[in-house]
Amino acid sequence: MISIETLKAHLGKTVDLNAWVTRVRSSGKIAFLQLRDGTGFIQSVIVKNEVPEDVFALAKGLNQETSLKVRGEVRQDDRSPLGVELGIISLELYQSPQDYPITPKEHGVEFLFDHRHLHLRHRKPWATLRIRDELERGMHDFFSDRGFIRFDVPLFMSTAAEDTTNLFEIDLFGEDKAYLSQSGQLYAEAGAMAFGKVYTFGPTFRAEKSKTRKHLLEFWMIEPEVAFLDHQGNMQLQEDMLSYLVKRILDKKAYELELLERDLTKLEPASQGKFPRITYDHALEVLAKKGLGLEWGEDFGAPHETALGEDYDRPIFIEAWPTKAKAFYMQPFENDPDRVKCADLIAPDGYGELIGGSERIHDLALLEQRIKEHKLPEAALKWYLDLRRFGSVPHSGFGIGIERTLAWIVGADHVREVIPFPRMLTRMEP
RNA sequence: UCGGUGGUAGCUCAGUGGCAGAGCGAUCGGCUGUUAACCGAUUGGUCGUAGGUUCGAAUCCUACCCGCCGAGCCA
Repeated sequence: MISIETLKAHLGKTVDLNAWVTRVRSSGKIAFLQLRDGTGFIQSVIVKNEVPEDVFALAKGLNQETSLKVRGEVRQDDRSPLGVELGIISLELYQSPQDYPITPKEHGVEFLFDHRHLHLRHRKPWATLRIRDELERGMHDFFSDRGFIRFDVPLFMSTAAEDTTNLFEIDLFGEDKAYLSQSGQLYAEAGAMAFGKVYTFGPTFRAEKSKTRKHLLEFWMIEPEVAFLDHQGNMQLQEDMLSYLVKRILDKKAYELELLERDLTKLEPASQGKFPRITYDHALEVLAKKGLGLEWGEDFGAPHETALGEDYDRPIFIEAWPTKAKAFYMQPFENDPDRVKCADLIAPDGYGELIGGSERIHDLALLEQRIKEHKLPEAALKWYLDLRRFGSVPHSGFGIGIERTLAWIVGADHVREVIPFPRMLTRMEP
């Protein structure tokens, strides 16, 4: 038994293949079976006078998504887009389906996501999720190669890490409440003080009633955290990581990107690194010239991010944000307490913020003051303050959203396309 | 939550006051190189739901339900 992925290596040989039929076209004496096996797609040919009559009759009548085992000869054929095709000798059915819902025809978004469990089999979701696997594997490799420890964090929380977003509330046997995690960062900081360099990898939850192409209720995030790393080093780490990932996907997932008809010239610059770095103050000036003026201290909206990104061919850092616009744990500049050592990484083409990162406050007194200013629950953060009490060091980290990053890489219309089963306001099934 | 837009055959849609339609799919037949194949036939309906106006409503009115797009918030 071989796979489509390795078919070319068996040129001229007779092979067995477990597969599904995606499409049948037949003439009176020749039929073409489009096959997929999970590793790829291939066309097979069956000719009436080369096989027993019943085999040909069976083949030309196969329905979409029939599961079968075929035996055939791998042969070169310039008329096939892949260069090789399979000349069928015999076939054996596992199951013959009726009325497969996803026909070779345009379908609407709602219909396709109602049938997401089946849609995954089709070319575009298949290619997208293969690239997702490569992206995640690349992240693990990147951090592992640099001496990071993967550090798993809890998903149940007693309170919010930041005071900004809404949390999903969990009923604890009617006696108490917990919340689903919106970030593992505070725990990652504990990890960094124990292991030096750590990263978290897992799902995270935001109870925002957001209905845009950049939002899911449940999404996946990687949050690296590094002891003794400063703001500049943090940005460099982010740039190294993202350019590595883009390069790796361009190298290893060319076929999938081609299926998705991704314009590779939109990705190649990012694989070279050298992400532009502009300050928040400078960004305000640029935005003002584009007719998108903001007051100093205001956060950017989607139109602002898109407008800033359009001047560059790769992601850009916006750094040194107003202290009052950002989270409580961010380290201010020594000579400018109104601005913090943080950066958002904005993707090109309106895909929005891929990464938010910062140097963290390591001074106990300042952190205590910020917790009071933000009216955060001090008791629940007592352990977090211990990290500053016992051997505190400058440290930095960031969080990168996998779906947004992948949506940008594959050129998806919406983040729901880049996760197997999206969870949104209007979708909990399948 | 706000603004916009939509809901008609399995799917994608047309029909805007007068017999419920097309393409695709499916089924059957034809065709030896097809790529969303092609040709012929057959099949196909709670017009989102409820109420109202009218001789007559998919079409006009009211309310509600469910999507989609955008905004805010964020990754």
